Amino acid sequence: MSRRAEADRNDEAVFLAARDVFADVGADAPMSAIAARAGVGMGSLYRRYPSKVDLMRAVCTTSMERSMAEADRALAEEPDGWSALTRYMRRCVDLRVGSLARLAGMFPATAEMFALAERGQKVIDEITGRAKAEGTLRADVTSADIVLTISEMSALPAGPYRHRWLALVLDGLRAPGAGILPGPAPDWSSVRDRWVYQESPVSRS
Amino acid sequence: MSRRAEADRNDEAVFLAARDVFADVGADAPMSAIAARAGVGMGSLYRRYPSKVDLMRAVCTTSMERSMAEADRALAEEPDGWSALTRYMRRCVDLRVGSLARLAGMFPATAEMFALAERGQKVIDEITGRAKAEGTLRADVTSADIVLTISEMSALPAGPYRHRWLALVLDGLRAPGAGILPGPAPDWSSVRDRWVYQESPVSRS
DNA sequence: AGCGTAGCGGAACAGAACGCTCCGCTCCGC
DNA sequence: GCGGAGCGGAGCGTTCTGTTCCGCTACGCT
Repeated sequence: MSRRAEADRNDEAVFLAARDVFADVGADAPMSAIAARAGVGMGSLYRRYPSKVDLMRAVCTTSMERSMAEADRALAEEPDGWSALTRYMRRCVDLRVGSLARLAGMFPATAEMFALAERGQKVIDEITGRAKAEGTLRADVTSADIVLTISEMSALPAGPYRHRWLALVLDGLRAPGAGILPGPAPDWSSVRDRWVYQESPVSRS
Repeated sequence: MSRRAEADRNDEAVFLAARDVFADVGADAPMSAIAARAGVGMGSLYRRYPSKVDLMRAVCTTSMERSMAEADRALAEEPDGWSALTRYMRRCVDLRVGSLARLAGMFPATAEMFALAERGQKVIDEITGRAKAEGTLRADVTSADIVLTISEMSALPAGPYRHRWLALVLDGLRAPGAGILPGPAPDWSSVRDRWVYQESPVSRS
């Protein structure tokens, strides 16, 4: 394999490793664990991302972009809101967007990230709004519920159960006359507030 | 307040703090974070538990005992399997048994813990068996599904949404004709194997 | 009232862990 | 045959964390 091809393959391997390790162990995963998972040395890791924070940022923005692309595609290709929603959620679990939740608040977020998040919010609102209008998605959930659900589900350890569990939740999401959900409904601020700009990482207390 | 009363109150404060901090941040939460959360100095923490591993073990065994007591009570007091199951799950979320999942495999488990777990397995089997026999719990879930669900749910960060989310899952658990769940069903070994005895903590890679 | 001590908080220490740098090596492409 | 792009991983300095230790407080007994 050419040097260039190896580099390209390593680019993706590093991204996937970082995403999975962050999703599994959280923001304070050691860089060496990521390098090891990618099957790459520290040198190769640091040539791509000058610092750990850069890596985190890259994982977040790329994950956001990829999941948003899935949302757009689901909206464009699926015949109805429910199938768009389920397809989107399934893809997010595959994409391990739970890494976002594990990384939230652990490094200074950029303005670009907030802009990306805002666009994401719009498209998820669109999907859930459509499914609710159809009457296939229960009326007492919010789009923030959906985002929180996806986060948790894709933060689950790798294994055969993530999709099984998602299916369970989807059945709950569709349940028509099961009584209304208790407690206040989360709104977008519950999601966004995890990311408030900060000079230094939040303490772990 | 008498010295003795203060000590008693600190006992419980330390336990609750450790449970919540472990559930929130995971097994490598600093002891100082636990002391701070309990509103107690390091000295008071270490007088109660000679080492961090002792604390972890105590959190695990006490959580197991308390949750098992809830299971017994639900079984004894509730009129049917479904209400016993929902009550038990709700109480587990309150008890933050998700700390167990975050601690699993991070320290050598004792034989006592395995014995406790075995008893827990029996009573959960009993509850789910009853609910399934009634036809209120969907037939394609296993008791390991239930345990995994409880773990994840009570590992969610504190806040108003844990019970809301549990309600969502419960609706999915009850859904009658929603198609069968994808993938292999987890069994008890998926739960038990997290705890295999080991001389030193598992690496974080 | 005075004192012994149980219980407390937190500074300090030693060692482990981690981010990051650096360097010698490999092997593609000319 | 050679120049250098790209690689792996040992090592450095720092930060973090488990644990100890000590001086202090104030309850309760005499």
